Amino acid sequence: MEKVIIIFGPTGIGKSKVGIELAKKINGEIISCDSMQIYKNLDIGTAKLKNEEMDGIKHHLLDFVDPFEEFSVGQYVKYVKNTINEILSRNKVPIIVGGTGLYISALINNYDFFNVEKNDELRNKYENILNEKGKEYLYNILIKLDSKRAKEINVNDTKRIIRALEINDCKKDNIKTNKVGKNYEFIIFGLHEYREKLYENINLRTEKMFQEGLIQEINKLKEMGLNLNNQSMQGIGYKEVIQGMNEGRSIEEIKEIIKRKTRNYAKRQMTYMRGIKNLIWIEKENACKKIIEVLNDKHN
RNA sequence: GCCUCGAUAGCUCAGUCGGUAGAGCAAGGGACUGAAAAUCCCUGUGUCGGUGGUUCGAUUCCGCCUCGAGGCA
Repeated sequence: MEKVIIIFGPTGIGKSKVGIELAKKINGEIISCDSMQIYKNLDIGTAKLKNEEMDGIKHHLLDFVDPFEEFSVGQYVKYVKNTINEILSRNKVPIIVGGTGLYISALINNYDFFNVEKNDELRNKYENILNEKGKEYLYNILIKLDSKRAKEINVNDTKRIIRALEINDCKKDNIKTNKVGKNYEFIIFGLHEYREKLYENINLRTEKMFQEGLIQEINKLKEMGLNLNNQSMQGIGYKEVIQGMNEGRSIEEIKEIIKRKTRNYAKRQMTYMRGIKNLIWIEKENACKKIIEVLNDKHN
C-alpha cells in the first residue's frame, strides 16, 4: 500500500512549517486540509502561506474555490483522492497538512456520505418545519424515519437533524456510493504543544493579522459583494470583523473576540485529535526530526 | 460635606418577602458522515465588599466603615 502522511494539529501550532521541512527531506508535496484556505482572496484571515514561504514545495488544494461558492466535505474527499493519486504517480510522497478534522476523518475512514448532496429545497422545507413547529417536532420526524441516526444526534443539533432527514429522503433512489477502491496506508501525526504556549501563539498571530491588513482584506471582500451569508465569511476573523463593525465595536474589542474564538476552535481541534485512533503524537519541538524517526522505524 | 444607587462565580448580572444562591459568557471535558474556522452535549462552593447589631438563624433587615457610579453643594 502506498503511504500517505497526515500532519494534523490545532490552529496556530505551526503545521505548515513542519510540513514544508518534511516535504523537503522526503521528496514530498503538500496537500492542504483546511476548509477556509480553499477560498481565493481569503489570505490574511486564514493565515494562508505566501508563495515565497512555500520554499519551492508544491502545495495543493489551496486557493482554488471562489469565495461566493459553497464547498463541502464530499467535494474535498474527491479532490484529495485525485491529488493523492496524482502525486503518487509522480513518485512523490503526499503530505496532508491541516486542521479540519472532518475532512481528515472523511478521508481516512473512507466516508461516502451516501452520495447525497446538499439539497436546498429539502433543507428549506425542514427549516420551515423547524421554525413553525419547533425542534422537538423536527426531531420526532427523524425518529420515525431513522431512529438509529436520531439516537446519535441531540434534539438541539438541528443542523445535523436536517442533514439526516435530507439523507433519508434522497438515499433510497441513489444507493450507489462513491467509495474509491484504492486504499492507502495513512500515517497520521498529531502535533502537540502546551496549551499556554499555543494560546500565546494564537494571540500573537491574531495581532499579526491585523497588522498585515485584515480589515482592508475584509473591506475588499465586502466590496466584491460578500456578506455573512456566504460560507466563506463564516471563518473566524471574517465573521467577527463584519459583525463587530456592524455592532460598532472597537478594533480592540473585535481582536479579543477573535482571539477567544480561535482558542475555542483550537480546543475543539485537540478534542478531535484525541478521538483519532492510530494518531501518533509528536511534540512541536523538532517535530520534523521526530516524524522522520517514526517513519524510519516503520520502515525497518 | 450631603443625597441616591451599586458592591454576589474569572467577567456581565439575576435572586433570596430572613433558612448560606443561579443565568449568559469565559474555562475544562466530550461528540462529530456533504455549512465543520460550522453545530451540539456535559461540568457551577462562591469568606453573596468589611464590620457590629436584631434574630433560633443574615448574603437577604438595621447601623457604621471601605471602594465605585451619579447627583446636590
